[in-house]
Amino acid sequence: MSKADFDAIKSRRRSNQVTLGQVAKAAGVSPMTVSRALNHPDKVSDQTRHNVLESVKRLGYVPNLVAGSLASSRSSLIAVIVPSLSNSVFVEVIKGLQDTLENEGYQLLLGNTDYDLDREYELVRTFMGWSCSALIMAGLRHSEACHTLLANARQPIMEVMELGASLDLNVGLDHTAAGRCMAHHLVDRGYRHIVYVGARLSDDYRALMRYQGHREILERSGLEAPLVELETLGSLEAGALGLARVLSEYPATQAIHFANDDLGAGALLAAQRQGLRVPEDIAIAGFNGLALGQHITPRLTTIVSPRQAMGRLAGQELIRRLTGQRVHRKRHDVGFTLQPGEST
Amino acid sequence: MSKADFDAIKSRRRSNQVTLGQVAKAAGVSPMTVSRALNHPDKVSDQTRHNVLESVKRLGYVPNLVAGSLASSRSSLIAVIVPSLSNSVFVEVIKGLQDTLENEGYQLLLGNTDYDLDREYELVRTFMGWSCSALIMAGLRHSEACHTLLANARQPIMEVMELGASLDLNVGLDHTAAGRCMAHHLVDRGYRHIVYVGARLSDDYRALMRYQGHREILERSGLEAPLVELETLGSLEAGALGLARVLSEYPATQAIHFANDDLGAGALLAAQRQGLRVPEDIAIAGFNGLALGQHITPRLTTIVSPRQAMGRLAGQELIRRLTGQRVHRKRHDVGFTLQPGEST
DNA sequence: CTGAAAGCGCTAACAG
DNA sequence: CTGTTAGCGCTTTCAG
Repeated sequence: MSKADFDAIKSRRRSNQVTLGQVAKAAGVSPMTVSRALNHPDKVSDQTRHNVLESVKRLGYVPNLVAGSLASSRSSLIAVIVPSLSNSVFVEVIKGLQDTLENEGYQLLLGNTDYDLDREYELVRTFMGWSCSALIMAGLRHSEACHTLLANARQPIMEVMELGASLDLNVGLDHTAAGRCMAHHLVDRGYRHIVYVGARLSDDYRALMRYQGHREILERSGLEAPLVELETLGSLEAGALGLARVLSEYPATQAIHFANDDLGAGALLAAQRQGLRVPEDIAIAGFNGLALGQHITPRLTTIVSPRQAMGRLAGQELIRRLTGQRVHRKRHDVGFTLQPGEST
Repeated sequence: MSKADFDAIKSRRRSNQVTLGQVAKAAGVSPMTVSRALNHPDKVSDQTRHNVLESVKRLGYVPNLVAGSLASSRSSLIAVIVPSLSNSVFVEVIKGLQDTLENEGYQLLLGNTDYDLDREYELVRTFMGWSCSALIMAGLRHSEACHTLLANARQPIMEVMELGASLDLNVGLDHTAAGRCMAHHLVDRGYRHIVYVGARLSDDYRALMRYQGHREILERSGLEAPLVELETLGSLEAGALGLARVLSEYPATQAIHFANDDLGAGALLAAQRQGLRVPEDIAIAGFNGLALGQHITPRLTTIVSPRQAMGRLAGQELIRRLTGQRVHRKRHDVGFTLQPGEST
């Protein structure tokens, strides 16, 4: 039995992974030098670095990031917490984040709250336990416990999607204004009987904010602002259902303002199947600016939100912060654009 | 200056986070007991557990998972590596995985290869450094270096999407058979001039496998099997482009077999905008069974792949393995279903 | 530019 | 059921 074998048995090591120490021995240097060669290549002589890298490759060494992270109390992990992956909006934001953060050497820890604030709290707690370099959350609304946790966190917190009183960094858009914008458009087009259709508005409070903006404008014009609330979050299916409910509950309706494009497009396609003319019989508008809406005929009137750009900007601002650069503003409004189609 | 303050200065601790030791002191027990109370509540007396939990809450203790992971050489991290988030197929698989794995207390580390095998290798290496409990990868095709790494990994490897010679666990479907199935359908419907349209087939080799199945059937029927390859992966936009290219390059075409539903739906909607009748002027088929295809008129003929179910099954099988249960089979065929619409 | 010592915060293993 | 001891594999710190 070799000494190495003996040591392996004597020690508590469960994994037979190659360690930094073994690389060091193979390269004839100290562990510290290997660490430097790998993490701060410029702080080591060319010759040494070459030897070390050679040994690393030969032994198939894979650095133990857990150990590194514990020792340095830093990690290349960034937590991303979203309420859902079913809504493509969040997926696109994640994509934007990934674009910027993966290139900078960070890994994304993904959490899904399913619109449950208690679940969100648990995720934040868990992710903080991983010493994440930053926490990215969709939305500004958190449970009390979660808020406390976040407020005392040492790492930067980025809240995306909407704008408002954020804990730290904030990239998003003004959903109330977006709601107002679309309502204005509909009123300007001459519609008087306008229904807003959303889903689970107590959960999806950004859609609720848009409704509030919508109602504000309608009431200012002396119009009613009826609301139809669905059970299922955005899907084509739900949109068809929303259309049916509006037609039966508010038969005089001329235009429907849907909380998002999935619902809007679903309603538009359903209307066509039923032989309804859009916008003559019923006008339809959505929110988000998904590709789908621009490929159907008539094109869906919508408000384009720069989702992926939002993710990218959030990622970039976080990088600035993490690399110690000056962060000019904590809050970034990415804006939105009304995109009129032929559906209104 | 209190003793605690003095210790804090003397020690190397950078974070002022509450530690398990402090909780132990507050609860009047040893650190080990706190650890047990938290991780194996049943191995501790009710009274002790109560005291400990009380102190945990009072001090706002957040367990350091990095330290725990290093000490136990296990982690509640599971790596998920996909080639893209733009393709909703992967998003749905991730959703299925999340459904099962988050409930079991695992966190997902998400990596995106962007269809680059070298990038995949880097991600696998990094994720192995985090001592992930398992690695989930989309696809069976890896670089040589990556294959070596995976083959020597101690944690379970789950390869999803397609079926074949897997490293370890495998959940997916037979894409060649799916290609054959759709080709059969088209030939049976009487089409003789059929074009297959895919995008970046050298990257998206599952689409390539479907093409191979498609070609096999067409050639067996004495038909040509022309291929049109696009630059951009599945999108409605690209589908419209695909249609245009087919019409100009193969004017006699009667039916188009698209590599996925995004392309198919995009082409279908574009055809309608151009006043082409579907399927009379041009028949269109897709793959995946996305909701969109079933909401447009005519409904898109497609093959439904159980994406979310695939993710869930993969998650469940992994859990079985991780909890030491007997894994009956390493390979699971989730199958597919031809869903004829009116577009063919 | 390189090395030695001293932990990071937690848990496995053993002992009581 | 609870405590003691000895690390996990790496990096910080400080000294050369």
